[in-house]
Amino acid sequence: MGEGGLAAVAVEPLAARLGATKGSFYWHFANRNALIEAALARWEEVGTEAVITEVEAVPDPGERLRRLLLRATNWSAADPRDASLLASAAHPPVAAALARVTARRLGYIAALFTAMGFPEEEARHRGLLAYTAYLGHAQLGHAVPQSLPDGAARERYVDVVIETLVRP
Amino acid sequence: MGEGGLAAVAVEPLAARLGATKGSFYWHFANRNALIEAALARWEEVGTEAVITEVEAVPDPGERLRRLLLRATNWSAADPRDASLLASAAHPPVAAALARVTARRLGYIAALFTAMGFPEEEARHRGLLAYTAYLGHAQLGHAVPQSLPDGAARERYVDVVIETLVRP
DNA sequence: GTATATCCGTACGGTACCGTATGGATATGG
DNA sequence: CCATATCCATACGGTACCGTACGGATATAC
Repeated sequence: MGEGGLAAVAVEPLAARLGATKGSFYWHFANRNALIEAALARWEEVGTEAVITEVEAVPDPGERLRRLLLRATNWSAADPRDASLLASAAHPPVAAALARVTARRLGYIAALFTAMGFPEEEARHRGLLAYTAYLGHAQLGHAVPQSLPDGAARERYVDVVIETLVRP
Repeated sequence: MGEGGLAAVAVEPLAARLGATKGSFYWHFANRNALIEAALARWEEVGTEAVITEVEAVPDPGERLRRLLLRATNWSAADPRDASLLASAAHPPVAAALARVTARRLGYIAALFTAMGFPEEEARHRGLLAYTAYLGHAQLGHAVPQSLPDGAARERYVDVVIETLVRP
């Protein structure tokens, strides 16, 4: 799903890649859609809940936010799945998963900003700005990596972004 | 291309939609790839140069930036093509067009920030933040529209974003 | 040791698409 | 008026995929 988008989640190519056959696949899954839903469920888990759990280990909310933003701007670790799935929102199961994940992530980021003392709407707005910037960053990192700052410039960029977003 | 992504740029469905046949299509285009390249060329023109030309009519650089950001956060006018193409960067012609368009857009936005008095790297960083936020915003507007602020909240959000990005 | 459950492979039909071959229709030029 | 250019439709072969049918193999149960 991360490599070729939703269209690459295809029974025959995947079976061939695993050295198996379609006969085997259709024993484990009812059809292609069942595989997609399983992949979506897994994506919701490891791409959102696991990250939140990891970040929650940090005590200070400001530092938690900084961790998230660092992770977000580190495009080498950026998950191509996010971008792929956003482009596949035409599939109803994908749209449903996206709605859940987006609400969860935006809610969490907004909570971080409120924990840092921002009023509610301001927190939601800053969270949305941060999250949309992450999404765009992930896309550029995947599609046009040379457009993103590299090396020391990248670190300075991260500092600028963080400082811009958390400035009172 | 905007409706179903690159995969929807298919000869037979398009011919059927136009009330024509494949025979007619292959008279006008060498193959599917030629159609895709023509569509990409058109996208580069109307999605970038036309917008820049339009914004350039405004005299003040700060106001030009504001126009761009207003347009960017107005997701009802957001172009689904941008998101679709970013997700189709696996196709080399798409990647090439994306590289050109991204460089052009980022260069233009950075020039706006420098015209507003920011030093060069700062201008590029703020431009990148603005552009990634636009890309993410366009994606959310297309895939999870209910996650974006609406009505009066949207206008307040736009103000927050602009104010955040142009603050010295 | 045989019956049943589990797991997997081969073979088939069906669909959607790409690209080519070929001829028909309409216009254009001499 | 006929020859050529232009435009389009039908028909075909080829590929990649989905899903089903069915039989073979291996394990487990009794």
